[in-house]
Amino acid sequence: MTTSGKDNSIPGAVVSRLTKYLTHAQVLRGEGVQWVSSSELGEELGLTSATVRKDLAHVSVGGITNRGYEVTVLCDALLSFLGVDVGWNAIVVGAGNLGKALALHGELFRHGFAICGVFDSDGRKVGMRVGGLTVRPMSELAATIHDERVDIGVIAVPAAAAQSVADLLIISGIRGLLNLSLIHIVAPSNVPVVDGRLVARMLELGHAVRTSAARGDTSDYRLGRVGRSEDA
Amino acid sequence: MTTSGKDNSIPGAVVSRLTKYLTHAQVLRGEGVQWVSSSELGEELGLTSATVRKDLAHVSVGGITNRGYEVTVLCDALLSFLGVDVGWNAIVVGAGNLGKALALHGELFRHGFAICGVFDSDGRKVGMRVGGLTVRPMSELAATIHDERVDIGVIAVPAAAAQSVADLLIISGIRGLLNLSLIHIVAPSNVPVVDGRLVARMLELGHAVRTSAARGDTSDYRLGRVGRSEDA
DNA sequence: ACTAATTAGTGAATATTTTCACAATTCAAA
DNA sequence: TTTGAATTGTGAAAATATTCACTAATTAGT
Ligand SMILES: NC(=O)c1ccc[n+]([C@@H]2O[C@H](COP(=O)([O-])OP(=O)(O)OC[C@H]3O[C@@H](n4cnc5c(N)ncnc54)[C@H](O)[C@@H]3O)[C@@H](O)[C@H]2O)c1
Ligand SMILES: NC(=O)c1ccc[n+]([C@@H]2O[C@H](COP(=O)([O-])OP(=O)(O)OC[C@H]3O[C@@H](n4cnc5c(N)ncnc54)[C@H](O)[C@@H]3O)[C@@H](O)[C@H]2O)c1
Repeated sequence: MTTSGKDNSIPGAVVSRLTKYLTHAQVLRGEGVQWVSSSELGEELGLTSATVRKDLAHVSVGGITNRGYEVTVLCDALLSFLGVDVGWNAIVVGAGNLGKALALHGELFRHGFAICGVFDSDGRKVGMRVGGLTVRPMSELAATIHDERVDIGVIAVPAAAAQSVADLLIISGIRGLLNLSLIHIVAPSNVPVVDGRLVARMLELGHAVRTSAARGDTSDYRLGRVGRSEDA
Repeated sequence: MTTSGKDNSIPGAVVSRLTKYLTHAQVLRGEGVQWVSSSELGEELGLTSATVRKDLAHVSVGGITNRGYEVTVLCDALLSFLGVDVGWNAIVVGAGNLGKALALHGELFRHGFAICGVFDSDGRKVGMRVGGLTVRPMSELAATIHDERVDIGVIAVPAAAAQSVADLLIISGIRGLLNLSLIHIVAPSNVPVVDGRLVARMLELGHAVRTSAARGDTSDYRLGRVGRSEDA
């Protein structure tokens, strides 16, 4: 029982929303806001207050009746629940544009992911500097995962190479994969795979734009932080 | 009625899965496979065959009873349904590591998204080449959206600037936004916003790894393309 | 202290999504 | 042509997820 002792089988959709609460709570903390209620969180994020309360009930964060949730407590509880406080070691395979961008991305480190290696099969890329790291050859990958206790592998290679890179990471003992390639990766059930799905997201957006246009949506909109639909 | 005339109110989860069917069907087409059944698709993607059939019923693609779906027909129907055949004009705001990676990413173009501009507020970045494009100043953004009929804006600026960039894109007439920043963007209901959520995805992965370890998952796994759990 | 207002927490009610299960259909092969 | 195996498409059932609505608690103000 690291944190709550009852985090078993939480639906993925809830975990996904928890990350939204976290980032929003962090913004509020940055603004010096001390308390936030379930209805405020819900309105800001387009959810009902009941959903927010049910979701936060999974996390060990006690709201206070007439105030809501204390922002710093909420941040800490979510950070802890999501494992940010413990931290992960991650490596990136594929030192292309996206792989380099991720390796250099400070937000990841700030959310508990220490990128401790970048690997590439292309000899011309090996030796290149990426921030504080040097691109290493694939031959060193297995040993690194073992020696540096790497938890997570980021797959940033072309689709054609993605499954074989995944296989290599898996047999080397990786514990989870972020797949940035387009294709579906198959992995054993003890190695969770999460897809980046950036291109899929764009396709979803295209579809949303089209159906929005078909409906003839319009709205009087005041710029900036305005409530969603009901109420304000 | 652009394509089917009945694409109204399809759940986002279905659209999301349709993109998976598309990418997998494209792989199959590349391999020269001619037919695919709902059970094969489902097994490969970790879904039940009934879900696949129900999903594909939303798209105008007729399966054939004893064969399944014809791969090329399936690809075309999904491409058409998702608007790839019509195509979109997109711009990227923020010529940082991620913005440049996206602008250079061929898969996007191949999926109907023509990146027709990259913008940045930093004078030192303006004028830089990104592939075939030149980074332009923010002052040209509004006119570009109008003149080049830009549909989609990609927000690739730091979180602190994301909402104000979104506001600028919205008042300039953008039709949809891909938000790569961490924060939640508020927009009018006629401008759909889809989040990239790369950092959130990593957090979800961390959580999955932890709960997987807590469950003590193990599995005898044969590398490569192996069935999921039931059957093979 | 009392009162009015606010809000977390939660069981019950809805709504949505997924899965089951089977009739109808098609194909291949005998 | 007939038979048998395979597979779609789809109502109905089951499982999940969300929202409602109410209780109990807490605070601020008087
Ligand atoms: N660039 C983007 O914005 C973007 C967006 C969404 C998805 N993706 C996906 O992310 C992946 C990487 O994209 P990118 O733009 O960085 O591509 P890239 O071509 O710039 O980089 C790919 C890198 O992988 C390396 N590589 C190839 N095969 C390898 C192997 N077997 N082992 C190790 N390294 C190998 C190459 O040498 C290269 O450095 C691709 O699958 C792409 O579809 C990219
Ligand atoms: N790099 C990654 O892998 C990654 C992953 C996930 C999310 N993100 C997010 O994507 C966004 C961009 O990331 P990045 O790594 O490219 O950052 P970056 O710092 O490399 O680039 C940001 C760019 O935005 C420009 N910019 C800043 N304010 C602007 C404004 N008001 N108008 C126009 N341009 C402006 C800057 O000049 C800079 O060129 C960030 O919000 C980041 O959190 C990045």
